[in-house]
Amino acid sequence: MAPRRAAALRDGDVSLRDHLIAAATRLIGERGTAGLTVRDIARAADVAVGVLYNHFADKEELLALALHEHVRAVERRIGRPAADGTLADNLHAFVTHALAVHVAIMPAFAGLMGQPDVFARFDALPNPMADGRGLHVALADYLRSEQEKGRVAADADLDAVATLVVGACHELVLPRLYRSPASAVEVPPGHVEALVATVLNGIVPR
Amino acid sequence: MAPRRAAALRDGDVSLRDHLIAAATRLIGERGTAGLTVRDIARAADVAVGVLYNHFADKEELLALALHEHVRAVERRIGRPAADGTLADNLHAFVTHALAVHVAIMPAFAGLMGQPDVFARFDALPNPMADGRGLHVALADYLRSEQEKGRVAADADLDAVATLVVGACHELVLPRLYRSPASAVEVPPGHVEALVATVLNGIVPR
DNA sequence: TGTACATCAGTGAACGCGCGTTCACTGATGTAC
DNA sequence: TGTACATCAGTGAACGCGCGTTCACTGATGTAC
Repeated sequence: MAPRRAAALRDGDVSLRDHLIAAATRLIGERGTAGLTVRDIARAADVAVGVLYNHFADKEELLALALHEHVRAVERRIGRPAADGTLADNLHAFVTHALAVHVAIMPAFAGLMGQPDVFARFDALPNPMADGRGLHVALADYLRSEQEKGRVAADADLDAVATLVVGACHELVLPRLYRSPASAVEVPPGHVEALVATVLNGIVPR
Repeated sequence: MAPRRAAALRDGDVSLRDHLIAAATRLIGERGTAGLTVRDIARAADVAVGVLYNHFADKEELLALALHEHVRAVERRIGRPAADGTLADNLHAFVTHALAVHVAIMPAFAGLMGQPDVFARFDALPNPMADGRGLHVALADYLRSEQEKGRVAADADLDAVATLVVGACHELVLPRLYRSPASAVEVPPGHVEALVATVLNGIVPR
C-alpha cells in the first residue's frame, strides 16, 4: 500500500502536487506563460509528463494554480507600498509598487490571452493581490481613507483615479512586452513623479 | 505567359496579394488574432493554402500587414475625435475615441503576444494611427496646443497625462479581454466624465 | 480563324513537427507468513 | 530476521491532432504558326 515516490521527491517532504505547482510557478516567473508546455513543466519538476495528470485535470488547472501562486510570490517579494507619508509620497510609493508588480506579472497574464478557461479557474481562486482586493480596489480604498482625512477632495471619483493609475502601469509595461517579452522595463527618471503630480493637481491652470 | 488566376479573383480587379491581406484583415476584425491559422485565412480568401507563400515570406509577414490594415480600417471607421469644443469636451471626445479604438484593436494585438517577430515587422510599417503619431503622441500634441492657448497649465507634464489617459483605456479593456475575448466592453455611465474631471482638476482639495 | 504548345500562378495532399493527453508497464514500498 | 507477494503512483513511449510550410501537379491563358 505504498508505491514508489517520484525521483524528484526522494529527499523532499512536500507533496508531488505542490512540487509541480512550485516548478510551474518558477518557470512562469522566469519566462512567462507564452509557449510554456507540459513537457517544460515536467522537466523543471524532474518528473515524467504523465504524473501531471495524476494530480491535475489538465494543463489549464495547473496553469491557473501556478499563475495564482506566481502572483502571491511576486507580492511576497515586492512587499506592500508604504502609506505613512504625505499624499504625494504615498501615491509615489503606490505607483512604483504597482509598476513593479505589473512588470513581474504581465508576462504571465499576457501569454494566456485567448485562453479564457485558465482565467475562469484563476478567478475562482481568491484574489491573491492586496488581501483579496486587487490593486485597483486597494488604491481606491487607500484614497478613501485620505478623503476621510480631507487630504483628497470630497468630490474626487476614486474609481476613476484608480483606473488612471493602474492603467498607466499597463501603458508603461504592455508596449515593451509586445516587442520583446524578456526585456527590462525602464521608466524614464521623473516619470513617476510626473504621473503623481498630474493626478494630484490636474492640468487646468490654477 | 499568363497562367490561371485564383478562383476567388475571376471577377475581381485587385491583386491576389491585396485580396489575401483584405481577407486576413476581415478575420482579424471579426475574431482577433488568437488561434488564427493560415488555413482560416485561405478559406476566408477562397483560395488554396499554398498561394499564401507565393505572396508572403511566411504567416508572420501577412499577419503584420493585416494587423496594420486592420488598425487603418478601424481609424477610418471610427474617425477622429472632435477638438473644437471646451477642453473638457475635447478630452471627453478623445477618451471616447481612444476607448473605441482600443476595444477594436486590442483583440488583434493581444492574440500576438509572444510573437515579437510580427511586431518587429509591424513597427517597420508607418504608424497607422493619427497621422503616424499614435494615440499617445496625438493626445500630447493636442494638449500642447491647448497649453499654448493657456487652457492647460504651463507646468503640466503632457506625456504623463497621455500615459494616464491611454493607460485608462487599457485598464478598461484588458481585463474583459482576458475573461471573454468576444464580449462587448461596457463602460459604466459617467465613467468617462469622471476620468476627464480627474485629469482636469486632480484630487487635492481646492 | 483554328490548333498545338509553353508558361507559371494556383492547387491541395502530404510532410515534419510539437503539442496535450493516455495507458500498459515498472518498481519501491508495505504486508503476510 | 527473511522471503514472496500485492499495491498503485510514477514512467515515458505512443497516440491523435492541428499547425506552418512545401512541392509535384493542374489548367487557364498568351503565343506561334
